[in-house]
Amino acid sequence: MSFDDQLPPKIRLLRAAAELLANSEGSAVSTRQITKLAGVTAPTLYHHFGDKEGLFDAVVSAGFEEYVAGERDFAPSGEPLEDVRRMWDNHVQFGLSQPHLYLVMFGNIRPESRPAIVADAEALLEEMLNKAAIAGQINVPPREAARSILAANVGVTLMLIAEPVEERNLELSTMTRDSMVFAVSTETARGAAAEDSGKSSVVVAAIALNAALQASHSDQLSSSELKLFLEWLHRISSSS
Amino acid sequence: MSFDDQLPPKIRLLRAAAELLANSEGSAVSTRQITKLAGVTAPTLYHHFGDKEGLFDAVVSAGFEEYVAGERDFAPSGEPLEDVRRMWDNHVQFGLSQPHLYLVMFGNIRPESRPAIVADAEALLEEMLNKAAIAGQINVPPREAARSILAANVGVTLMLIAEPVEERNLELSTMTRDSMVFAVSTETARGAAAEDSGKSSVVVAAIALNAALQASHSDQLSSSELKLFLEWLHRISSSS
DNA sequence: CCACTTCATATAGCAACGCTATAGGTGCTA
DNA sequence: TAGCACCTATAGCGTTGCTATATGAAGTGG
Repeated sequence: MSFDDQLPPKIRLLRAAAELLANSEGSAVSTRQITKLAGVTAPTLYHHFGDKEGLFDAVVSAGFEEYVAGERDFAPSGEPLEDVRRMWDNHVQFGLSQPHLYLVMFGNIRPESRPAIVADAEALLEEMLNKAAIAGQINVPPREAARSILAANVGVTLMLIAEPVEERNLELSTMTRDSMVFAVSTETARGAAAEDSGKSSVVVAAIALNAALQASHSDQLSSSELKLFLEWLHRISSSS
Repeated sequence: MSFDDQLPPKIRLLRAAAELLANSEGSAVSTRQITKLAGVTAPTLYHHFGDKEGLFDAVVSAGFEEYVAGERDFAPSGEPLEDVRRMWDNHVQFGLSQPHLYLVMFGNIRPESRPAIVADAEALLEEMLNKAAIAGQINVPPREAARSILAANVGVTLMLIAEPVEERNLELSTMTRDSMVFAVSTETARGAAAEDSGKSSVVVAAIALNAALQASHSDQLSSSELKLFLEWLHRISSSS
C-alpha cells in the first residue's frame, strides 16, 4: 500500500501523484488516492505543496525537466530546422506518453495560472530558431516563430490525445510540423507563381490528371491497374 | 434569484449555466450554483442532461451552433482559401469571447469523451477546403488539411486564452493561420525546383478530381467501379 | 368520471472531494 | 533539560456531483 517506505514523504507524494496521473484513465485523481498511496495523511500534502495544484505543478515540472534534459543532450545536429522538427516530435511524444500530465500542463491553462512550463518550452524552441535565424534560414523573428510553432504543436498534441489510441494518426503531426517549419523557413522561392488552375469541373480535373499521370510514370498503380484507371478517366473526361 | 421565470426549466438551466460559465473567472462552476440561479433543484438537471458534462455539452453546442450559423450566412466569398482564413479568425474570436466555454470544449478533451463539436468544426473546415480542392488550390487531401489546420487553430486559441488580456497579440493568430494556409495551398511553386515537380502536379490533380467526383455524383461509373476508382485516387493522392 | 400510465419536479441525503484547525511527536540548539 | 522549529496525524468542516424515493401534473382508455 504505502509503496516506497523510508523515503521522505515529500518524495513519496511526488511519486505517488506521478504514478496515479500516469495510470488514471481519464478520471480525475484525488488527494485522498495520492496520500493513501504515498502512505501519508492529508496535512502532509498541504504542508509541502500548498494545495493540489501545487503538487501537480511539482510533478509536471519534474517530468518536464526530465524531458527537457533529454532534449538538450541530443540536440545539435548541425541543421537547426531539423532540430526544430525533432523538438516538435519530442513534444508530441511527451504528450502522448503522459497524456494526463500533459493535459494538466497545456489543457487547462488560464490567464491567472499560466505555468512557467509554457514559457520554458517556448524559450527552448526560440533558442533553436535563433540558430536558424543566424544561418539565414528563417524569414520571421525567432520569438514569433517559436510562439507560432509551439501553439501549433500544442494543438496537434491535444488533438492526438483526444483521439482513441487505435485511431491515432501521427501523420497529422508530421504534416502540421512540416507546414509550420516550411512556412517559416526561407528554403523555398515563395513568390514564383504556379500554373493557373482556375477551372474546376470534373472534366478538367480528369484531363489534368490524365495528362499528369502519363507524363510522370507514377508507380502507385500497377500497369494493369493504370490501364483501367486511364480508361475510366477517359470515360469521365469525354462525357462533357 | 430564479432569473427567468415561466420558461421551461430545461431552458432556464441552459441559460443559467451559460451565464455562469461566461462570468466565472477561472473558478469552477458547480451544479448547485446553476440550479440555484435557474430556480430548480438538482434532479431536474440530471433528468434533462444526464450529468454535469451533459449540461455543459448542451451549452457548448448551443453556443457553437450560433457561431456556426453566423459562419454559414457569411461564408461564400468566391475564394475558398480566403473563407478558410475567415473561419480561422472566427474560431479564435469565438474562443476569446467565451474562454470558459472554449476551454470546456477544447481544453479538456479526452479519448473517452471527445465532444462532437470537434468533429463538427472539422467538417465545416473540410467542406470549405473541399471547394478549394475542386478549384485545384490545395495540395493535400481536404480531410487531412482540415484536421491539421483545426489543430493549429485550437492551439493558437488556447495560447491566446492563456495570456493576460492586455498582452494578447493577435499577430500570433494571423501568422500561424497564414503559415498553415500557405503550406497547404498550391499558390506557390513549391516543388518546381525540386525533383518531384511532375508528381506533385499528379497529386494536385488527383486531389481535385477526388473532391470533384464526390461533390458531383457523376454517373459515368458504376458504384463498384467508382469505389475502386476512388481507392486508386486515394493511393495516388496520399503518396508523398 | 375514474383508474392508469408517463413525464417532470422536489425532498432528503450519500459518498467523495479539497482543505484546515488543532495538537502531538521528533530532533536540534542552548 | 528547556525551548524551538519542523513535520506529521486526528478529526472534521463545507462543498461537490449525483441519486433513491416520493409527489404532483398531464394525458389516455375504459
